[in-house]
Amino acid sequence: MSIAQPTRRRKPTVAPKPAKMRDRKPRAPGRPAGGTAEHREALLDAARHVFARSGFAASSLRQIAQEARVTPALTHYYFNDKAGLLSAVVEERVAPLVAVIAKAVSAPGQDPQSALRAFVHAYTQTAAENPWLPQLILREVLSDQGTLRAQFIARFASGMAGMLRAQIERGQQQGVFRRSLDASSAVMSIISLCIFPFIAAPLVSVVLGVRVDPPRAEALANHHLGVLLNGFKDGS
Amino acid sequence: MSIAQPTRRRKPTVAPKPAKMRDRKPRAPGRPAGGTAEHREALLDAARHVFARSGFAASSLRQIAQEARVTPALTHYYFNDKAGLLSAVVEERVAPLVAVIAKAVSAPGQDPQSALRAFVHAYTQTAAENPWLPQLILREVLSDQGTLRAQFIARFASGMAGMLRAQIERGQQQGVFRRSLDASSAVMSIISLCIFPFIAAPLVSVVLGVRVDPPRAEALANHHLGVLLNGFKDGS
DNA sequence: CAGTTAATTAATCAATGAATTAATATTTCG
DNA sequence: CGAAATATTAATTCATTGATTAATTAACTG
Repeated sequence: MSIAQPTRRRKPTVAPKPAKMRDRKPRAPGRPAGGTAEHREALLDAARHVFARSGFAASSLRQIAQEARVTPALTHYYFNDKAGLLSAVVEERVAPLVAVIAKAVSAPGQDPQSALRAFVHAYTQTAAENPWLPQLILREVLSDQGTLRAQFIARFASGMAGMLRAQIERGQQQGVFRRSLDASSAVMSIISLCIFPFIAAPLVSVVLGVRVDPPRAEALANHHLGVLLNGFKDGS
Repeated sequence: MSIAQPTRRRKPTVAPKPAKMRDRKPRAPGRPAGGTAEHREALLDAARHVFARSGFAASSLRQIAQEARVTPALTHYYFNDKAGLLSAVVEERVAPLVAVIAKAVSAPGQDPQSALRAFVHAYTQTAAENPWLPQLILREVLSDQGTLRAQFIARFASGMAGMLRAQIERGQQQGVFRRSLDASSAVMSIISLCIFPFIAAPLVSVVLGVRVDPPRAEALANHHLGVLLNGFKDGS
């Protein structure tokens, strides 16, 4: 290392590269010819997958950019930060999916069992169609230090858990669920059964031979409902 | 000896540090006075926690060393590699705990329901006493790219899943579990209910107010058994 | 067309990571 | 005691990361 040369890059006085042969590089700098920027979308999709696969901290912007077929500098252009990229993923990719599930459960005029059925079916179908979603939740919500935890709880989890709990208690008053059931634990069991198969998909597929792809989502949801509705009923 | 060679080992061109004042450093190099190395154990404990908290890829040896109150170079001395450190954690910290659970389930002469009870109680108690274990499984077994997945499946998961499945099928033949139940899905449900509350502990504690510490392990296991045994029973 | 704005890459920096080596201090054992 | 083995840190190397800037090219606007 040549010492004492700070090689600062602010001053434009430094002579640029005099001749540059660029013939094999796939894309030259400059605004591209075609329609406007769908590269932003590509970055969001790549980020969603890489974050889900490796976790936020272990994902590198280079890796995401490579998967999106762009340069890392583009993430700075569009999202400024790595954190900004994550926020954008949540806003534009996660939130819409959660909204669908919430809507199914909050449909008015349902008895407790129907509400439970609606939740299980809606969640199972969404998760089967978007396998990256449970993986991302696993990585960034469930894990300690997860970057999305506070945000996710405040925005999605609290409301949903409250609604499920209210339905359980209503069911107990109506006598369709047993009184000895602890409502909070029951909600936890619902969520456990629904979420776990998807976050453990690669494991259950290998060890148990249970597939959780969209064609089997219906059967999976029905199995869960069988266990839950019977398990919550008044014991014989 | 005191050779005046100023610690260069590759590049002789760099001027060495002329004077070095070391007076406030907490510990000087050299073998410590006290008894022999319990620093190895400290490193294993720190690594187990940091890996569980942040995942293998996102954990730095500096961080682990700092938590163990030693220098990063010690990890190289004892474990050679970051991978070697992980292996040691599995061998010396994970395996003994799993052995306890496997022993409880494989006790001979149990009817299917007793075996299920034994598994749920053993797992729940172990997980409650060692919260880092489910977190580590979450990070490195369930996640795609998890470093321990193949190893964990081959060594622990396959055997346990097979045993549980056999018990379910035996219960179906004896008429205590309903015939319409899919055995593989049932095993998945058992595992889901047992594992999820612990990997989601920080979440369920905040959102549902359900604590999963050792004092409540018993109650938690009983709740799960209530749901499972009723949920698997022949519907009314 | 000319000037401005939008989109993109190349190049690079400072910070951090894992891994390694050399030096140093203590214990143990012949 | 003295020599070898053991345990530890300091210092350093090379790769990688997130972030930033300047240059470059296309599209839009008047």
